[in-house]
Amino acid sequence: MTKPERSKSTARGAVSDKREAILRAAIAVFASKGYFNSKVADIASQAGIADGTVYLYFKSKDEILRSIFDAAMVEFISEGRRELENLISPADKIRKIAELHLERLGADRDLAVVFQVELRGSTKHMQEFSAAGFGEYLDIIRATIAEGQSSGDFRSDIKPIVAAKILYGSLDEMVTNWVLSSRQYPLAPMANEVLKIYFEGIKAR
Amino acid sequence: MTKPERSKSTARGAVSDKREAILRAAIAVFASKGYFNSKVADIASQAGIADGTVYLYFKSKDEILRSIFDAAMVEFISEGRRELENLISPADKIRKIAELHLERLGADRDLAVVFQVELRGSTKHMQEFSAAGFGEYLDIIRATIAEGQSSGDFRSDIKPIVAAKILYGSLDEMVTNWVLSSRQYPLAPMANEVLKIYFEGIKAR
Amino acid sequence: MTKPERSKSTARGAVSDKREAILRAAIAVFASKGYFNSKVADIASQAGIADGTVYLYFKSKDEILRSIFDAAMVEFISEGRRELENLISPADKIRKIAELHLERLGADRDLAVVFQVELRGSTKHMQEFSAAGFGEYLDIIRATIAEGQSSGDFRSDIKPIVAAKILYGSLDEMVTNWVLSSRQYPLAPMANEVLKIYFEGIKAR
Amino acid sequence: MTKPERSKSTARGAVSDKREAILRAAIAVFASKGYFNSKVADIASQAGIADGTVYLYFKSKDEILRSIFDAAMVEFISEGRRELENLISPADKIRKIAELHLERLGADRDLAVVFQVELRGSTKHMQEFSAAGFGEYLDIIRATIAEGQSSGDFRSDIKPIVAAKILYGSLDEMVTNWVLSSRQYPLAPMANEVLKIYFEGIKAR
DNA sequence: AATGAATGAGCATTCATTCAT
DNA sequence: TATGAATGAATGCTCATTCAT
Repeated sequence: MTKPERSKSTARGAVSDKREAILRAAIAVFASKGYFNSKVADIASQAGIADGTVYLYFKSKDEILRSIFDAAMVEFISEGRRELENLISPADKIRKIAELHLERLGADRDLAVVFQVELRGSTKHMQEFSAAGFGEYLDIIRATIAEGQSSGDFRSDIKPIVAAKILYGSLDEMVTNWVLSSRQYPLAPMANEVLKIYFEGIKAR
Repeated sequence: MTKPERSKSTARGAVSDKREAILRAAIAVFASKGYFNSKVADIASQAGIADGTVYLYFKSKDEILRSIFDAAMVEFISEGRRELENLISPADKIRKIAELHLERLGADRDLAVVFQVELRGSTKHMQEFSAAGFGEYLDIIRATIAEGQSSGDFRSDIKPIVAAKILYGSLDEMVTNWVLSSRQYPLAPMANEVLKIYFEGIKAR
Repeated sequence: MTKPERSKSTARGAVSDKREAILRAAIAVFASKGYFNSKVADIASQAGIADGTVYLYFKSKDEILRSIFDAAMVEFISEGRRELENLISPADKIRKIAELHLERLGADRDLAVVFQVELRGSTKHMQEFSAAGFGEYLDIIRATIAEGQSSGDFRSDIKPIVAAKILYGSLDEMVTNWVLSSRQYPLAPMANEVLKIYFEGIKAR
Repeated sequence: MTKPERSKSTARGAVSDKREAILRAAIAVFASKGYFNSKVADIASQAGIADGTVYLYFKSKDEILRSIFDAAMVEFISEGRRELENLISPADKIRKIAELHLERLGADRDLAVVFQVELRGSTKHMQEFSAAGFGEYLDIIRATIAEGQSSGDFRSDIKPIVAAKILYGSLDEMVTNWVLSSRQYPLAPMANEVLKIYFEGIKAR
């Protein structure tokens, strides 16, 4: 609140802001044309800066893509952990995960497009790509399922990792369909549709 | 067995063979480096032909990719329909669909890689891409679910299209994990794992 | 003289011709603007071909420069050895070396410019540059001086390598002056001017 | 010692110092990577200042190179004239010139590298480059030779300018070899080696 | 004077596609 | 049909220079 603080935060904010602006611009551009069809000049222009400026904040075009994934993954997971902290029941946790997944991506269509369209190619072909985030995410689901098995809420005759992949795959497919669809509809409500089936599939009887 | 006949059949066979060879080569090359990182020259070289020859069979690089998808989709669906013809019970049909899906892709890893990695980008960004095949595939599942609801085998309180997407998404995730995994394991057995959960999720009680 | 022969030589000639044309074009362009100020597009345009064609014959811009040096060095040295073969007296050999040096470069001004202007930078800063040719050239002179000392024609109280460098440096300076001069004068006659002094400097008394 | 005085002298000294620092930094950087491979940012960093500061002292990158040549030439020549003043005999003068030439460059390897490697290119291709200094230097040698001819010390049957170029070329070659050599040896003693031959070449008999 | 973030012109290289043979 | 040499448009990235602070 003092002058120095504001000044400092402004200065830092400036750097951060421009980096952020480039990432936002890149998400928009990648979403609309795909990573390989996007030119660095498109990103710069969308961000309202000169081409060369991009390289003051990122070492290369693919570092931009990587940064998009990394930043989103980190926030995605940390927000997820935070939200799950207060929940006790494994079923509630699973519900929360599904809701967060679709709310988050449903709230940022461009980011969703980039994730659904580019992530696999990057994971498979991009050198040194940190798929770590994704593995961590899947593991949170797996652990929650295992927890539900221990507590007697979920069936014990299924492999937690398989159940986790099924949930993830189901949610992912909702997102993909939403992303590829020309119709505009809210994504978040699909969580309940998925869970209505999923819970029956995994609950103990 | 006359000369003209042989010549004709040879000629046709040759055309078909070379076209096929190019597609096989492209699948291998795309699988190993990704569509955008693959050069037409790589494909030609892998197919054992000259660069220019590729253009006698395909109009452009992306037509090759399109052809890979189309050909696989057509065969996939026609084989699916043929196999489903003899089955009565909706549950048996669903099981057959799941098994075929994983058997087919599990039997051709390169093709699976190309599908999992490139399909979304093509659907989203490739001009005039015929996602028709995919829609048809999903619709077969949807119709089968609806059939099961009518017959009283499956729950009536779920939307068939949602249930269809969940099955597709689950299978798709199994394939993606298999494709991205460095470990080598058989994909087909995952069908049963998925169905063990899925059937509980959709069956009428 | 037969058809195949002509055809073959034509085919080979074509490749060789284009490579040669690129080298000639590059020599002209480098001579007029310097290596670093020359664009590959300039070379292509000067050679009457498309930009990309350059890369069918050379891997990079600096490989072109290297090739210019290598080709000239090889021919320079092999011609030198051939001409020296028939000469007995060390003094005659030295004279022939000086004459060839200036005749050769005096006959191809662009090549001379490139050599005088770019060679040192390349030797010093270009990775993996084969200065071998130059060392070999200097060694031929050194050996001839040593020979003259053995025969009693040249002074024994001087180091052959120093005498060799002095001759080379003197000739090199004549070329440099000629190359940088705006006046047009024949270079070859300078050989005699140099030798008039040089021989007095090294002859035995 | 008053404040204003100190401040003024400091200010002037500072200006001069910083300009000097930039030149020293540039010499080091150019010597190690060559003019065209050096970035202005490298020079600034080597000088311990910001990139932009370079432009407060020099109008452009090539003005820096020009300044290096000019400053060195001016000092080289003025020191040469000063040293020659007290000498009478043309032979002594020639000896002094040769000694100074090699001592000077031998004492500053980086400067020598820049001179040997970049000077020709600059003379040939750099717009408005003042080769004046070099011409003046050569003329001093020429005049001294002519003087020696008048005095009867040197042969009259040779052109002074040729004899001058031979001396210059010989010394230049010693420097070039020293600069390109990976071995470390003192350069100055080569003066005597050169003169041992050169004097015999030009002296009157 | 000093800074260093921003600029944007410039360029080597790649590669899908064509076409003469 | 088949070839593969030739094309030339396209683009990621660099870096000398500027200028607001």
